[in-house]
Amino acid sequence: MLNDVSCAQCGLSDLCIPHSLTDEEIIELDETIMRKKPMGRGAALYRQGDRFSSLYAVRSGAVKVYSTDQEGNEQVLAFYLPGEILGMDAIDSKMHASTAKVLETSAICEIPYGSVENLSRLIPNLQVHLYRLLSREIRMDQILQLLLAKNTAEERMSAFLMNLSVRYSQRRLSGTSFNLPMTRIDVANFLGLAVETVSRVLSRMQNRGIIKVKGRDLTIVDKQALCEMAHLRGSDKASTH
Amino acid sequence: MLNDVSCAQCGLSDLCIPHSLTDEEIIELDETIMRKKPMGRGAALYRQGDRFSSLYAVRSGAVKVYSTDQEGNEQVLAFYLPGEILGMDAIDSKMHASTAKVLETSAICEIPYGSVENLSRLIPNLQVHLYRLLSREIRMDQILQLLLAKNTAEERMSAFLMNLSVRYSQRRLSGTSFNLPMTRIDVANFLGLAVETVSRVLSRMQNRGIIKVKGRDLTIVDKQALCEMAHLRGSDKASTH
DNA sequence: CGATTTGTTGATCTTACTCAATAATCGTGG
DNA sequence: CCACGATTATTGAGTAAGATCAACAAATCG
Repeated sequence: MLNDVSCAQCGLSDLCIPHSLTDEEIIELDETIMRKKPMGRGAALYRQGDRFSSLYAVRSGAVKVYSTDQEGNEQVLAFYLPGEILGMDAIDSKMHASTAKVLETSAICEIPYGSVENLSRLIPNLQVHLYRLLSREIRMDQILQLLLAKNTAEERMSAFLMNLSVRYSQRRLSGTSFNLPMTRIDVANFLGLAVETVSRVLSRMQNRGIIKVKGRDLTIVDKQALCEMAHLRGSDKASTH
Repeated sequence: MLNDVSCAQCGLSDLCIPHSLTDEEIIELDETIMRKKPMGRGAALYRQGDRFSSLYAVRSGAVKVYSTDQEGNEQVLAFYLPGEILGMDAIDSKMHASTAKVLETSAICEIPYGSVENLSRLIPNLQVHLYRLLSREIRMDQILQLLLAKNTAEERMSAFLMNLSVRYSQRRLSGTSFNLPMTRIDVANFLGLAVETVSRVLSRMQNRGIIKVKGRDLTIVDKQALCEMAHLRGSDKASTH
């Protein structure tokens, strides 16, 4: 395996499933990756309706993905954090059904999909790697679904925060103290809640000593309590049996 | 391309992306597919915690996928209809994070994943096919997410019915008149609503002449109205700008 | 520095959940 | 085939949670 430094400068080598490719394969892969300048807040990686050509790896910063319906209503579908890959939903249709915008100054790697597909024909390991990468995205979406199906605002909010925490931890960033890269509006939209509700729930959690929030800065004080809050939907489903 | 008859008897040949494999490739593929007897209501394709080994194609009938948390609460993640493939979420972790149960007598094809992976190394077309298949599942999950993020019960319910309608149509089944293979309990659980709310919303829709429901039998009378009901969340998001 | 976006808090009202009762359907065994 | 219990489905009444409306504070940006 390559050392951390060389791993850190490429997009694919840390693509979610480490230790499944050899050094040679990683180097070959890295050559196909187009590095990009840092992108500023509001810049678009791709827009709804664009022809699909590349996957994108978030090196630093954060990206929000949303789709817009006929009436112009936006619906946030996902947030992508450092180390995560986006764009895989468009491989089939070859068309982006959503828009990806940078939330804060971010370093983004563009990975031309054609090259990856070709390379994967030559490197069996990469092929397996990609199947797993796609599968992992399916699993991620399922977890977000579990989150959205929760009934109360508190459950959704706590599940959302736990989800962010876990994802930051997985990338060796702090899982207990981090910066929310998105606005309350985005959070509310994503969770299917009103902005005011998001604000209120966060305040309530802070008053109970579970978290500490100051604008976008968030610290998880009582992880245990937050965890319990997230799935313990009380006794409704359990008691009906 | 093979004719409809031979296509209809195998699991993979009609796997979502037709016309991307040659006849030879389809035949080679079919040989790896284990056919299964019809399975009865309540039978499990796999259970949460099982080691992953195969994908499953629904030939007829329907399957529900759900996960159970520590407290024993079930959360329905998806319903799979004829022509759809399930199990792809476990390729990465090699472990099923959910349980798949047959909702009504169904014909299911088991597709050993190892064989598919091996074959895809030999058949480049199949490789591309699989990438697209996985991508399509990601897209499907996104659409379900859009559905769950809707705020009102009516929006979720109508979006859900429209989703079923579209999926049945894609498989050349009637999109305007079909049988709901799942209980109201499952629908409610999936949509994050109370059972009573599901019942009430369906009754209300019927009274307005949008649909006709009699137990599990459902007919969409006014598709246009149902469509509008599904995303037109009124003026909240639009007017705030 | 002023303007705009974003965030918080309060009051009111609507929606959907809960509890409860009843009806219909399904499945099973006599 | 029908009777039985169990599950599933519908409808009503009361309540609680969250949306909406509104006012204001804080942060961001040009």
